[in-house]
Amino acid sequence: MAKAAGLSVATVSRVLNGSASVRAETRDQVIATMRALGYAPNPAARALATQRTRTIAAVIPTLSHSIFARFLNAVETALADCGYALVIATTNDDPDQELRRVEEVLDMGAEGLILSGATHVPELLDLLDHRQIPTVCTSIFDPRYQLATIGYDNAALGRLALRYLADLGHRRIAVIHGPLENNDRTVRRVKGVKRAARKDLTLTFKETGLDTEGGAAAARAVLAERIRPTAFLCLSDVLALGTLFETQRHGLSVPGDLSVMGFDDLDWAAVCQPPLTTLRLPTARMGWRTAEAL
Amino acid sequence: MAKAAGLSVATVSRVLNGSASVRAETRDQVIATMRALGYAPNPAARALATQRTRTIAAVIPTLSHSIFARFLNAVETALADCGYALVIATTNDDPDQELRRVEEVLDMGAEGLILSGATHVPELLDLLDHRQIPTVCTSIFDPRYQLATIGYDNAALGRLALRYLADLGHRRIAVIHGPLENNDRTVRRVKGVKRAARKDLTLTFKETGLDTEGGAAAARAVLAERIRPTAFLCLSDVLALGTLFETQRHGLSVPGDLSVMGFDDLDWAAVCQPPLTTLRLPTARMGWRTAEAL
DNA sequence: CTTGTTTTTGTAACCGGTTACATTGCAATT
DNA sequence: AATTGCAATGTAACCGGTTACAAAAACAAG
Repeated sequence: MAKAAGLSVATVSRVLNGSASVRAETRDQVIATMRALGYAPNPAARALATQRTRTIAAVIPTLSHSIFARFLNAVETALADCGYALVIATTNDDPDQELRRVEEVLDMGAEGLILSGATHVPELLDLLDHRQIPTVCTSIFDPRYQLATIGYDNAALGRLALRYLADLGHRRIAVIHGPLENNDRTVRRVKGVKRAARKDLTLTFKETGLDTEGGAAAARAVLAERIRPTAFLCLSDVLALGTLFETQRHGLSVPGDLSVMGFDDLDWAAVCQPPLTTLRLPTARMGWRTAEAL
Repeated sequence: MAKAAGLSVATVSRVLNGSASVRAETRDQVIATMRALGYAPNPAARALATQRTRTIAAVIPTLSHSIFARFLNAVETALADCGYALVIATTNDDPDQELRRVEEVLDMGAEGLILSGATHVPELLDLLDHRQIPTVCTSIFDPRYQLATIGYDNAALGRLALRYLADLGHRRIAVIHGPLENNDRTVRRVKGVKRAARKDLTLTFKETGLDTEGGAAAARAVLAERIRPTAFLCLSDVLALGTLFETQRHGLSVPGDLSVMGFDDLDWAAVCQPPLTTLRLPTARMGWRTAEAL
């Protein structure tokens, strides 16, 4: 307690909070003493008195995928500008783990919550509803969902991507995507693709691990079949990269023999050789809007 | 306050903390009432009373580089197992911003701190020393540094990489690396490479932006020169990927005409076509050890 | 030199838990 | 029946700030 400096707690508190009614002289003295003592106010006490923690929590599947990492990077930056701190918890796409993690971060004092997708256990929704925690679900956009959503319409993206390839004349297309279980982003993209399918299109769907290795494996499987597709539609850029490598390994030229289309806008898509068509996802803007919404 | 349930605050608190001396019957009643009321203990009050926040902060350059994202993913997982939460702040490799961010997270109640590298402003070191915050600096290893370090010896890695290429018979090597300013990881790698230089080796150093585009640009510049190197040593995998694409764009075969060597172990290195030699960095283990140390 | 205003500072009651210590209840012991 | 011991619960003092309100100081006007 810096009131060892001859002043009262109230005055110190006023200085700390920049209250106007403190004589400049007094303020200076408080600040000087604070510095001399290396005093730092106790955050817990302040949070208790003000009922604010200035903390937002993000509970996401993983930080290992750059789409989330880049998104949170933007969120963190935007949040920091508003004086909020960001705490992060990962779920590995497991709804039960998500519930536990949310309970943890809430018990830690998070005032707002960032989730991913729209697949959540009912207990979680009840909890958020009951505790009245401002929440936004990201990576999706669905105005009918009960929580606020900020992101893109994954189904529309899937439709768009398929149409694009179809318009280029492709008729046999292999769609490579990550695990569907508990991952509504992927589920919706696949659904969008299927909905855009026409009778004259032959689509093959390959589910695989969501990493470069997975993309390569899926491509290998597809290329081993008797009738090869003329295009790969990869529902994530890491898959596209793996597919691309695998295609080259087979001595096929891209986009001469085969086209590869990606998704997600990893930064290498722009300089990729051969050029990769990819749908860009506005991670930064999404981060900004998310922070703003909370 | 759940003592509306006929019990006293102390009893409720004991139930909350799993104290032994509570009759099972009483405990059940408390729990039932808690659930009925949807009561959740106030984290700030608890933190104030116990003087513990169970929060660790990581103040790192950025989340956008997967090396940090993957590292923190491991840290978060390890921390969660110990009941700690992870708050993240980014600095963009700016030491002054790092100081501010550290002050913020400390004022938020972080009990431990994870930094990156060994370039920190003196005020920061004073602050940590004065407040006695357990701190570990990651991505480097330097037993002589005043703070604990967990990571790899970047200089040794640089030396190792150059020797590897030299042993393969390469004599003209272009070294592509990210910005040196405020980034001691890169500085140390470059230093390690230079220290391993021999008279019979011709080294060219190219500093560029730390992304795929930067790698491509640097490679383009190198390839435009009259005398081309026989190998690229990229001090980061994102640079290696850009270099690889650019090399292919020039119609050069890798590793036939030119070798490309990477660094950092991004996940695509394993399936890359052509194969990319890369030094693997143990992010996961580093994360685990970091959490353990705190 | 009062008296009325306006600043500036101090006092004390919160915020909602934890925990040392006091108290109560009940069974076992004498 | 009175005493003792132990387990279960309650009481109240903290933790370290914020803030409404009271008190004191400073200043202006009469």
